[in-house]
Amino acid sequence: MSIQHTPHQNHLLDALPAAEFARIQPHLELVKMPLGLALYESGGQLQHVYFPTTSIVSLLYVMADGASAEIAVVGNEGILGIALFMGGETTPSRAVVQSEGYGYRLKAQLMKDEFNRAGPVMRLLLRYTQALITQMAQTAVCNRHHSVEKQLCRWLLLSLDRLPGNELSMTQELIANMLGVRREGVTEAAGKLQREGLIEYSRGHILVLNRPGLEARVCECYQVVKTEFDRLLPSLHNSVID
Amino acid sequence: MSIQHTPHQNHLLDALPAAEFARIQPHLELVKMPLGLALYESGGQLQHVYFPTTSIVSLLYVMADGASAEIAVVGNEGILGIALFMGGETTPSRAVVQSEGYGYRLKAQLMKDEFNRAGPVMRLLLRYTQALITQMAQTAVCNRHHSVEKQLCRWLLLSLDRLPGNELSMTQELIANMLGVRREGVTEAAGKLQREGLIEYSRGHILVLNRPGLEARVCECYQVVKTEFDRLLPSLHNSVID
DNA sequence: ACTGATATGTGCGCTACCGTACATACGCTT
DNA sequence: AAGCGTATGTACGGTAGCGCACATATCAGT
Repeated sequence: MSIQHTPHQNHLLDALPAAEFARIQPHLELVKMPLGLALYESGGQLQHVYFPTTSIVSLLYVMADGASAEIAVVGNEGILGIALFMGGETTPSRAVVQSEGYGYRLKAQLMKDEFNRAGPVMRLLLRYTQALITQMAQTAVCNRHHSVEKQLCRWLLLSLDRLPGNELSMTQELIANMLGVRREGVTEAAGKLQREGLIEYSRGHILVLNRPGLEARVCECYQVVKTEFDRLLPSLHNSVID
Repeated sequence: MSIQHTPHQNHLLDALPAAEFARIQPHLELVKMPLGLALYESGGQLQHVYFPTTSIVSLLYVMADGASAEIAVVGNEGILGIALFMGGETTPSRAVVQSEGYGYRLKAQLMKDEFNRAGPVMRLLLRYTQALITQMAQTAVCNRHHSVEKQLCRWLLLSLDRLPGNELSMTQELIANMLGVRREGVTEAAGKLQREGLIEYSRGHILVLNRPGLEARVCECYQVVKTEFDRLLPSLHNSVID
């Protein structure tokens, strides 16, 4: 049983008017996105933009001493490589595949050309960028004020929203990297959630058993981000026939 | 001796081509920006965009329990109200005047019309927005990993870069609000910097005595942000004849 | 079944920061 | 010069998260 792939699995692509989609579609290239792949490195030139369908990608800042933190997460609702059309060509962040799967990519020049038509594609991408900005800002605040446990809940829910099903493949070590905390801190927080029956995990597989329970325990940051995505990109809401 | 005001004191306005500037200039309105004024509130409709000249404005997220954190700072290098042209009309952040002074404002609709010409104005604003994104992301990382003292240094330097002279008016209480830490934490860090002769302060006035000393002590976050602003907005560099 | 690699669990001392309470110092007003 | 409001200094116990060390558990391959 092979899984069917279509660009419509990405909500941004799916939200494009027919004419724009028809123009872009021939140039979309399906790519496998294995765990750990860096779609781009800090400061590197962007060759493509990526539209994840079944994968999740983290935007990470890595510091000189190796410490890192995730500033945003991008899945089937978004696009990677916004620096391309924002005019900067590159950015100081890294984009790393956090949950493997597939996505479509588009050559940098084609993306720029489409954007420069200053039509629906541009408007959609800018709205998405604003939603991404909100996510980054809320992450900054969450980093400052909230406990590891709350942040773990936020991270789980944000990831879950971007994947089908209620399972995700991710070791605690990797989650710790994303959150910028110790692995042991994640173990402790995850253990607590498991003891309370909200999640179940073993060796890199996390199953969410009680999503409302997680939502009851997460900080407000999750809801702020979700609400803002829904507000800015309402068209992405009902397109879930994958 | 009255101070002369001109829109060219704002680097974005100054960087506009003559034709664009001529079109916008008649609609610019000089406004005083007193300490504590909220240019816009979380979720509120934006009536104007603001171009600070001698003031500094903080983008703040305030949470349900009152805790807050600054996610970016905007001065004479930038603009407030990017949500307007990004398509969202509003944003979940607050913009609060942190250092009083002046700025110019432009009616929301005029700003949108200019942006929608999809010319130099748009390109400049998008580049600025990308620089702002970098600042927000780096703030998130800094919040996660760096000590209050390092963050204070970063904050002082970023503010100083946006003001003439080497002095700023700001109580430790307010700085604590920006950084999202206790006032006592700021007192301690500032006291240490003062004992080492890097700064001098009393009752809301901070004088930077040894800027290289601060730069030697700040975390990398400051330089990353500054470098990215310089890279994305090089034209703003030499326009310092106020 | 054995081995090695990887993932998770646990304990311990340490530090930065928090919350709180209160003391001191400065500047403005009268 | 006195008085008041605001800004800053200091102290103290409490705690979340860190760095480290090491124990245990699970999976993959031979």
